[in-house]
Amino acid sequence: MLENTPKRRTDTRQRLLELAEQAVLAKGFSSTSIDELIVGVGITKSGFFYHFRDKNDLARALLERHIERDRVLLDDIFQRADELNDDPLHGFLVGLKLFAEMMAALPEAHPGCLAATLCYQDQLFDRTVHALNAESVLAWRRRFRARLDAIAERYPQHEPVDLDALSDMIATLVEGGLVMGRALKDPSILPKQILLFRDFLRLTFQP
Amino acid sequence: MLENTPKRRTDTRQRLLELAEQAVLAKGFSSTSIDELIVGVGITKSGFFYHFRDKNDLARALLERHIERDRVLLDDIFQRADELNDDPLHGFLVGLKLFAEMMAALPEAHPGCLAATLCYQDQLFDRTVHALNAESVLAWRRRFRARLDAIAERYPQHEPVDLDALSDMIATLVEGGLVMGRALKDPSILPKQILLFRDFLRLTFQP
DNA sequence: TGTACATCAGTGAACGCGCGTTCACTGATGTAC
DNA sequence: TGTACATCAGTGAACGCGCGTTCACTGATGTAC
Repeated sequence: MLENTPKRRTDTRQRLLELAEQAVLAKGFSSTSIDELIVGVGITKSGFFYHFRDKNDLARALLERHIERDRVLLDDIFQRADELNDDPLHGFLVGLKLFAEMMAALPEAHPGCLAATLCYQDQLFDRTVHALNAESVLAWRRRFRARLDAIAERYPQHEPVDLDALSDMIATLVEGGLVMGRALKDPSILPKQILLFRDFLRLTFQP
Repeated sequence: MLENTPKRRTDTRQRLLELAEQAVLAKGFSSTSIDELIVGVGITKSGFFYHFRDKNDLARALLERHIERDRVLLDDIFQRADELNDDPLHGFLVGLKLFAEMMAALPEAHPGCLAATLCYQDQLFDRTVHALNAESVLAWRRRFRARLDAIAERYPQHEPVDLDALSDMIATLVEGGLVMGRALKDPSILPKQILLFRDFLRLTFQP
C-alpha cells in the first residue's frame, strides 16, 4: 500500500485536464471556455475553481501533464531500442524507426503538440508557463544530444556537425510535422519526416 | 497610370491587417479583440465592420496577405540564387543559404508563421480559411519539388528518396523552427535547421 | 462650370450574450481520542 | 464503538466587464451630364 496518497480522490481533475487538452488542441486556449469543460465532466463552475486557482493554473497543469507523458513515452521507446542493440548509432536508428511507427499508428490520438499551441499564445500566460515550455524543449535537446555524443565518439564524422542543432532537428521536425499534418489533414507527414531524419543521420555518421 | 484602381483608398485596412498580424502571432486569434485593433489605428468599431464582414473575414484576409508575402519573398530569393548559378543543385544550395541568412537577419520581424497559429485554432474558422491554409502548404511542396526533380535528373541519388517528403521537409523545418525559436526565445534555431537541411541535400545528391 | 447623384470611409449608440472570478455555504467522508 | 472535528469535493447565486455584431446615419470625395 502506498503512503502519502491523499484520500477520497475523485478523477474529476483528470477528466477536466483530458477534455481541456482536446479542446485546446482544436481551438486554442482562449477559446476553450471553462463552461464547456464543466458541462463535459458534469460539475458546476465553482467546482472547476476548486481544482484550479484560475485559467492560467489550468494551462500550467496541462503543460506539466503533457511534458511528463512525452518524457515517459520517449524513455520507453529509446530504452526498448537500446535493449535490442549495443551500438549507439544502430540503437538510435532503431529508436527513430520505432518513434516514426508510433507516430504513424496514432491516427487521431496525437493531433498536435500542446507546447506549440501555448507557444503561439504565449502572451496569455505567466512566467511559470513560459519556463516550463522552454525547459521541455531543452529536455529534448539534452536527451538526444547525449546519444549523439556517444555516436560521435565511435563514428567520427567526416564533416563536423553542430550536434546541438542536430539534436534540435528532431523536436523541430515533430513540431513542424504536426503543423503540416494539421494543415493538410494528413497524419503521415510527421512519420515520413522522422524517417528522413533517420536517413540523414545514417548519411552523416556512416562512411 | 494604372487602370481599375479604386479611388479614395485609405491605408486603414492595411494598418488593421498589420496590427492584427502582430497581435495574432503574440496571443492567438481569439484573444485578439477588434477593440484593440481599432484603438491602435484610431477608428471606431463600426469602421472595422466597414472593412471586414466579420472576424472570420479578418482571418481570411490575414492569411491571404501572409501567403502572398511568402510567395513573393521565396520567388525573389530563389530567382536570385538561380541567376548566380546554372546547375540546379548548386542553385538550390545557394538559395537555401540565402534563405537561412534572411531568417537569421530578421531578429524579431518574423516571430512566427501565421498559418501555424491559425492551424492550431482551426475550429474557429470556416472552410475557406482551411482551404487557403492547405493550398499554401501545397504551394511550398510544389515549389521545392520542381527543383528537386531537376536536381534528381542530373544527379541520380544512390538511395531512392521520397522527393515529396524531402520537399515538405523545408516547410516542416520552418514551422517547427519558429515554434522552437519562440519556446527558447532564440531566433538562431531556425536558420541553423535550414543549413542542416542544406547539408542533408548535399549528402543525398553528391557522391 | 454647375449641379445631382453615387460611392467611400467611416460615426454613434445600442444589443445581448458569455466570460472568468468570487463568496458564502454544504453534505459526505476521513481522523483523533 | 461513539463522538467531535477537519478536510474534501464540490453547489448556487451573483458580479461586472468585454466581446462581436447590427443599424441608421453622415460628411467628404468622385462621376455624369
